[in-house]
Amino acid sequence: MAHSHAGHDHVWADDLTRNQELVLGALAHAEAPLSAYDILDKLRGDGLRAPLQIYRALDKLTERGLAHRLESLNAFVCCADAHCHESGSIAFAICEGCGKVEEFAEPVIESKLRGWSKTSGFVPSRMTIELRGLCKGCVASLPA
Amino acid sequence: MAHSHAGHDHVWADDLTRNQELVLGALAHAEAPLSAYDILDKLRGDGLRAPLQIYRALDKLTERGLAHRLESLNAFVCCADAHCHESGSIAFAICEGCGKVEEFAEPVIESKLRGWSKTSGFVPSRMTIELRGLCKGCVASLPA
DNA sequence: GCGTGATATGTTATTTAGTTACATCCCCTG
DNA sequence: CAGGGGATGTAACTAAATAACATATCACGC
Repeated sequence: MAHSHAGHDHVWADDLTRNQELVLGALAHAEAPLSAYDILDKLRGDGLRAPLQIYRALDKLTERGLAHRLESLNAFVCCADAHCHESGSIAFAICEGCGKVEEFAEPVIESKLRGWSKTSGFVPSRMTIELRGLCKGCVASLPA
Repeated sequence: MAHSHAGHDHVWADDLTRNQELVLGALAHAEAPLSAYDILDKLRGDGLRAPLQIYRALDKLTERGLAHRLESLNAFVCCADAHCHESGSIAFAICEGCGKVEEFAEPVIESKLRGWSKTSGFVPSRMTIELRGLCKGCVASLPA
């Protein structure tokens, strides 16, 4: 089962190294974001031992847009959208109830940010947009 | 109004505790964001010894909008805009050259994010918008 | 095949960031 | 003056990320 995936399929790049594949796999099977140490714990059985092994893989994966880092969580998710790297900036909605993350693109936001950058002479290299709150499901099941 | 200011002075709330004042002061005098441990180092002379003392003060300060946390940096800045807490969400442009941070508000962005939230049933409690890149000055002095 | 440079790996130790747990102190109010 | 809430102080700890160094792997030119 090297490549395909039940349900939602991912862009499995064919040239990932073993460690990168393991890390991406761990993220892909997780319901919620994982910290580097969470990933490490899941992969001890596969022979990974040190944080650095995870961080190195994560660096490559995020570079290529196959995974994303959630800054406000110090954690990582598998990219949910095959085309996200084409659409430039991505936003995340992080549920503080169930921990799940939704990834979405709002082109207008990106263009507004680029607009601000242009007028202030700032040259952006990376954009982070994260919402914290409660997802639909968690709001519904709130303590009445 | 009660706490107004000249020049680049701050909105000094009149009811800060000693530790909160020290921490806010440290941030206010810094050119760039400071980590909690940076702040601690600056305040050892004032009798502060433990990280927790800093974190507690920072919690209160960020709660009140007098300081902001930069998620992508694990660091803090003094709020630059007396009215930022009125305008809801704030965005930051972080220069990777000189380390300085610009704080700006883009109401359209906030409303777009609220729009997305509404349609997806997400109830946001906090929004993080951070740009990384190079400020005007640093771009200008780039290695030709 | 052989050298060589770029990239990926493995391992240990260390630094940086943030929290838990617990005791104390100060002030306000009844 | 009792008792509660908030701020403080201190030590020990967990979590996140990096430094430094040693090997291995692979592609490429010769």
